[in-house]
Amino acid sequence: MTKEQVAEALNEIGTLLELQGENVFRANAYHHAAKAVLELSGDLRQMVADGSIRAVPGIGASVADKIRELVTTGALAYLDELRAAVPRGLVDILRVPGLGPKKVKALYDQLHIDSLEKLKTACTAGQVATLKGFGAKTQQKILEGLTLLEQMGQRVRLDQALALGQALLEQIRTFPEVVRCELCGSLRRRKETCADLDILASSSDPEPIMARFVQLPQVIQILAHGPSKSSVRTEMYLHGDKVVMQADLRVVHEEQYPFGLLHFTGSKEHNVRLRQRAIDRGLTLNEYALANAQTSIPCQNEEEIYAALGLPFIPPELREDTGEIEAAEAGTLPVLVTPSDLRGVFHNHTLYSDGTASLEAMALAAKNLGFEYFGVGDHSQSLTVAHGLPPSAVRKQWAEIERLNRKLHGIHIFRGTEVDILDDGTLDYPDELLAGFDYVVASVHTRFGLPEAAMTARVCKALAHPAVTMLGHATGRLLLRREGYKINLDEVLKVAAQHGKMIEINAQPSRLDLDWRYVKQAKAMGIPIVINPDAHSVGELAFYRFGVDVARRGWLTKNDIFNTRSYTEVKKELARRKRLWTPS
DNA sequence: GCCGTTTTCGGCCCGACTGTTTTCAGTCG
Repeated sequence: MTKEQVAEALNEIGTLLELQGENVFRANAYHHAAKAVLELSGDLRQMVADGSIRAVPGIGASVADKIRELVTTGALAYLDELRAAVPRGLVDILRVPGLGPKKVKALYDQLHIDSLEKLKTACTAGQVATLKGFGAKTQQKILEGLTLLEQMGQRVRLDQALALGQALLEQIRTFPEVVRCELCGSLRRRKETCADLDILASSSDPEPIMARFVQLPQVIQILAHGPSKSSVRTEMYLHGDKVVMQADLRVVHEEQYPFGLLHFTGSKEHNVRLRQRAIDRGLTLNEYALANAQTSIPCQNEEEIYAALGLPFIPPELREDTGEIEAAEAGTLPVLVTPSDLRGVFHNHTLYSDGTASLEAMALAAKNLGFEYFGVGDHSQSLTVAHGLPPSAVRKQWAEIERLNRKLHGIHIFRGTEVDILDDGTLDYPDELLAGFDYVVASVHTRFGLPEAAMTARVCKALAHPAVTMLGHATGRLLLRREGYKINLDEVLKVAAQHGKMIEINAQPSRLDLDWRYVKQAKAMGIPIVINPDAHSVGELAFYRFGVDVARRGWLTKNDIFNTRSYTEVKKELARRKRLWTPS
């Protein structure tokens, strides 16, 4: 069982306990443990075997036993009992906005509602409004929530959330009463997907802001409208996709703004740690102030709040309570990579395969972004759906690269390929052709359904091939659309480290693959990371910024990333790697 | 269920908004 599967099982226990009306702290302990498992850097099976799992904060004797049972048998008797005791449908009902565990339990206990269908029927019949603690408005809200649940998915990709969020932000900033205004929440932390938009503004006159906010053109429904906080449902069309998100706007006084910014940026877990830290110092921290019984400590910005808590500034991308507070205490926070640190990109497509722009146009666009080098990595021959290049086309492209490198100034084109990793782990070009590239990106595009062991062996075999420079999109996931293929990434990283191979952060916003959690792990193993836009058009070259977001969430500094190096350094390193390999 | 330089029991972050209530419980973030 993988970490993800174990974490899912623990989360399910937590949720089922809530639905049973158990003590919330007991239920939370399971959610907390699930998060701890998900963020383990070591091998779970090993940690269970040697007992070190017990030393992980949040995992006590009881949870450790359950993890052991899950890992060794693939099942958990306790979870099966809970599942038998709590109807499956209650978990679905919990997703309805406005319904929490208490209300779901009341609906089940009193009206035997155990499915979304039954809930809808009961609301329509007016039965729900008669329950104690419920009323006509609650019933109506549930009906609306049910409709919304059908209409929209739960989360939105970072790029789409950012576009919608910035559209709202720009309008709010024009309101005359607004002094400062920022996007907060998971968007500011640059999570790969966002559930909603958190916006914070400062003003001495919040009510007109609220009134204007709920009337913005993107607003399709008002969920709450108070004097200092409002929630609305917003929608926007982006490249043909309808994006629907809840947006929450909170207004605080100007002197409260830094505290609000910290609070609404989260994560919740990071905030809990900061609050605890404040308490340890005889202070209380909330969204308005840092204070003791007598007086509050004024802070102009987040830096000063952290300083008052004895910490250096922690960048939003790190605020997940995954060790950033300990690192801040120890003075070992990384100096995170920034977009301007990138000097070039390696994995891009042109008209030769499935791109929409010529090689020259792509190279010039890369130059315009300030890059010194542009690596072309068109598809290889077997990927016919993407017009993969047969060897003759590769040689033609090399000739054009030579011509362009003589013609263009300020940008160098590297000869690369995104070679397919075939079913058996061999590469889609013969060695003598591979030897002619400056570098090779190896990726899986077929047979996603292989069993985990076979897929892992396939990728590891390819990584061991001396021609391969870096692994492309490690799991093949498409965010909110397709799970990645089953693969043991711990093993893949181990083999990459062994053979000195690089791993790509594919910056396509629908991929963001390698996931930031594994980016952190790769860094710890000394594996060089490459940020690649996987651009299929001139405009998509800008995707590299989302890759930088992932890198930052994965604690990477400039030095951890290969394409922050200059053209000269990159050329030298690629040549060195080629000399290590003499094709047979 | 987890955790502990004043604790092995009694805490576990805290505030806004809503709806159903006459002072608060539930939900959400």
